[in-house]
Amino acid sequence: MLPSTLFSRAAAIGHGTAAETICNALRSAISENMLPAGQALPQAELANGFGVSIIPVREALKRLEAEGFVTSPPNRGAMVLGMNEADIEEYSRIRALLEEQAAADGVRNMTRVQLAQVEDAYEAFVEGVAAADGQRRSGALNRAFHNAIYVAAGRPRLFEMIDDLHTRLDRYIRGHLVIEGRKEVTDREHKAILDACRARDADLCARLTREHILEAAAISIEVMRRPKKKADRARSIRG
Amino acid sequence: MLPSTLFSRAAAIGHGTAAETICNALRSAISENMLPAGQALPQAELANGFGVSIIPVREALKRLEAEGFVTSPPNRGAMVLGMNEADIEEYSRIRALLEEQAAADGVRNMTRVQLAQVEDAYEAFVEGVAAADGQRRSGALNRAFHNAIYVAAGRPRLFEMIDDLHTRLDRYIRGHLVIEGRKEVTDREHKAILDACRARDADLCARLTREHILEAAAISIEVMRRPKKKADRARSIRG
DNA sequence: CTCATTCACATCGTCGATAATATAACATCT
DNA sequence: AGATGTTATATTATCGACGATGTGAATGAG
Repeated sequence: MLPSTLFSRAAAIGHGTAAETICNALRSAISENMLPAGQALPQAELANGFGVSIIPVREALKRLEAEGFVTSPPNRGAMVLGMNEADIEEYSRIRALLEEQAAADGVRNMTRVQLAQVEDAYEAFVEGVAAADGQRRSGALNRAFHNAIYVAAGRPRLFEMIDDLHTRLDRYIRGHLVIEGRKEVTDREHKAILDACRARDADLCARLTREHILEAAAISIEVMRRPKKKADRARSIRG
Repeated sequence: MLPSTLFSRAAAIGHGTAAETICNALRSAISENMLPAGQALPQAELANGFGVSIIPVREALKRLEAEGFVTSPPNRGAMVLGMNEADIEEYSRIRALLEEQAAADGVRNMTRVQLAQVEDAYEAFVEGVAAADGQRRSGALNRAFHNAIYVAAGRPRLFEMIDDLHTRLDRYIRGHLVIEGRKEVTDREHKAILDACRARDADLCARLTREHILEAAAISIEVMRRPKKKADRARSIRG
């Protein structure tokens, strides 16, 4: 059964074609872990929930399949695609490679106003995670900080690929800030990256960015392994 | 008007759903430069040509849109998406980054049989381009040689991304071997890369791979600029 | 009791037809 | 004449219905 919250946000996005709206709603739902890996996505149910026919649903699923969020074997129905540890690690290493490059080029080409925007994004992150709903917004704020550096690189295609990768990995790395003590570490690392931007040290910024990403990935994988017990317990309670 | 050769190959692929068949036919047609950038893709005409209704055509186009081969603004029809020089250069640099990594990891993890496969692929390329239809097959053979190294890296996701990038760039870099004297240079570079594999020198192989890609990209961009005159002349003759 | 076979069911894939939207050609007004 | 509003047309986006395909339960044989 699909969560009812999935359908409510479709009305809010409302723009463009129905297929587009559904595609975006599903993508963000998957990306935000509202739909777990393996979740079945029956066309009829989706069509009913969104109040449309199955045609736009099919097109949305086709697109999401191409983007790597769902798989839909012919005649067997679509389901949310999950990653295993190896995938997460591999994608994270690719992210490290690309973002390292974007960070270096970003620092090299950064104007004064762009540096100011990076500083603003840094402040926004610090204040944001300290706020009441900080846990929920921390992901977006973290992303905004790094993106502020990458846009300075002036590489729209590289930026796109980084953004895509981040969207695909989000549901796995989301929440790695919640772990005790991580907030301070992340803050320290962001500060170091910001200082590297100020000092116009492209190589340092690249190296710090790389380590920042690989560390976050390692922690996320570790966290992913840990709560297995809780799931098993929940299942044994239910069964 | 769409080229009639486009539709003939659909029957050959035949497997799976109609949408899939059409998607593959269009992708390879675009990738092989049969459909130039800016070419309009009217749903009705495609449906007629492939002998199906417009529904599978729409789904194929949606997928190709996600993959970056076509754009389809709402209610305005799909067209083949083209890249400008900046895009080609940017994507080529990303390719260099990723393939450099894949080459290094490939050499580090390469087994004896994998090395033998790389050697076979090298031989196949040399013999293939010398053959009668060498010009047509050179792209696939070149790709097979490099891929033989990358598979040894044991990184399926990285491999996927490299393959996707190559497919998207193919129509622009295809034919850069045709230029006078390039065949020998490419052969020499491949030989050097192969020797680096034999010597298990990962860093050297990575560096050579990087240079190989960036050089090919630079040449392709240069070629892309050159024949502008011919196009202008053709236009002036027609007008 | 286990395994293979058959058949009914559920879901997906495709079709023809209709509604919605953008492009253009045209008439109208200043 | 130039700009603007309007209609005609072509194309896309969507719908409801039908046919195709895979899944799982019931049945029978070994």
